[in-house]
Amino acid sequence: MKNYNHTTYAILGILTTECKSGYAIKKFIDNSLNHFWKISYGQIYPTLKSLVQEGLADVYTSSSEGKQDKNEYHLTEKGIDTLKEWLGQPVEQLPIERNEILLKLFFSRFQSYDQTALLLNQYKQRLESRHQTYLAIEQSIVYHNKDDEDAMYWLFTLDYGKSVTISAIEWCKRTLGKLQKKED
Amino acid sequence: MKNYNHTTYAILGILTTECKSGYAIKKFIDNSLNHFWKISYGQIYPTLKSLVQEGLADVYTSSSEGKQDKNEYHLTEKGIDTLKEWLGQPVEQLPIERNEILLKLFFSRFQSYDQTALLLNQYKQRLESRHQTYLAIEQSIVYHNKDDEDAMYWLFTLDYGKSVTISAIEWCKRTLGKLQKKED
DNA sequence: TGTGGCATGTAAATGGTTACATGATTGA
DNA sequence: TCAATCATGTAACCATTTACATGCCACA
Repeated sequence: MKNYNHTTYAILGILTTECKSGYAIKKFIDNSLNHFWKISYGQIYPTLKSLVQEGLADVYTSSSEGKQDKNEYHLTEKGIDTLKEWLGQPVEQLPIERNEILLKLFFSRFQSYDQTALLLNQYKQRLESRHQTYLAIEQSIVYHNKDDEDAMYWLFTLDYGKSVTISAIEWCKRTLGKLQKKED
Repeated sequence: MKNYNHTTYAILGILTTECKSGYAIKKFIDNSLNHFWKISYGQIYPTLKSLVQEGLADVYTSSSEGKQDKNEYHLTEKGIDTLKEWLGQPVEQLPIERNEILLKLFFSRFQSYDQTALLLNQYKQRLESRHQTYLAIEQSIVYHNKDDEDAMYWLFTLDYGKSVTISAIEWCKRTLGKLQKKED
């Protein structure tokens, strides 16, 4: 079976939900996948086109006179099979996330302790606000999708985000403490 | 002051260590920055060239007759200033790490519990081996660079890697447990 | 004599973002 | 009537990887 890129699989997956248009897909990503995946329109529309070309989806265009075109994409059998096949494949390798704060910290002997502490504090604040966002999303999933088959898996990914974020916040605090000690 | 891309700053930073050639830079990245940054030769050599063009570094080429060229790059005053200036700037936004396992998990209702559990277990193993690698690097830093000014900051970034990895491993275990419960 | 590490580089392809362009619909 | 949101799309640009090309040197 042919291999596609990650963006293609992400969109195949989203098309299994009630989101069927490029615009809806973008919304869905921004609302639900935002903590571990993002895609721009510049990828979405071309990818949707290629899905149709590859026979992974059909498109239904509602072009009433005068009105704007709206495209609805629906997975074909082949599309579903392709998605399932990808889901079954093991994850090749751990992502090496490029982390700007770590890169800066790595070379921070060229900075004052104060400056470095400021950097870490700003970072910590962002992590905290991200954590708040996760909590809010979690509430909304629990509230709206109690019976949803998907909900369990969505909560799993959120749980990951929460745990890792908390762990990073703890690291910030710890590291700030060590810097403080050095300063004395 | 002009803005450069992250790769440029990473290389500026590495040029402050004893690594002065494209080859040495690549080694350094693979050994020390590997858990949060990686760069290929396809970026390194062109970037080094552009550093010289921009006046951020000087290049000294040892081209003895018959022998192969070896290039040594040294930061200029302007290069150091540019690096310091970047270090002082706050990190714009948290990285959204694209995480393939989370993407798969998100759509895992199309998979059997067994398949999903297998996926998570494989992932957990990779995390565990990564954690082992971190411990080994830590040992080697502590052993070789006890007095090094840089060592503290290097250990900070490693500590981040270790914490976040452990947190992810815990999440794997927890999530596997929840799946197990569902299966009963 | 051949293998692995040292050493430098480029071209093509891929992946992705940003900025732009266009226009309809909805509700205040 | 104005602003926000709905809706689709493209072109240029930027970043990055991969595959390729070359050749030295040390040492077994």
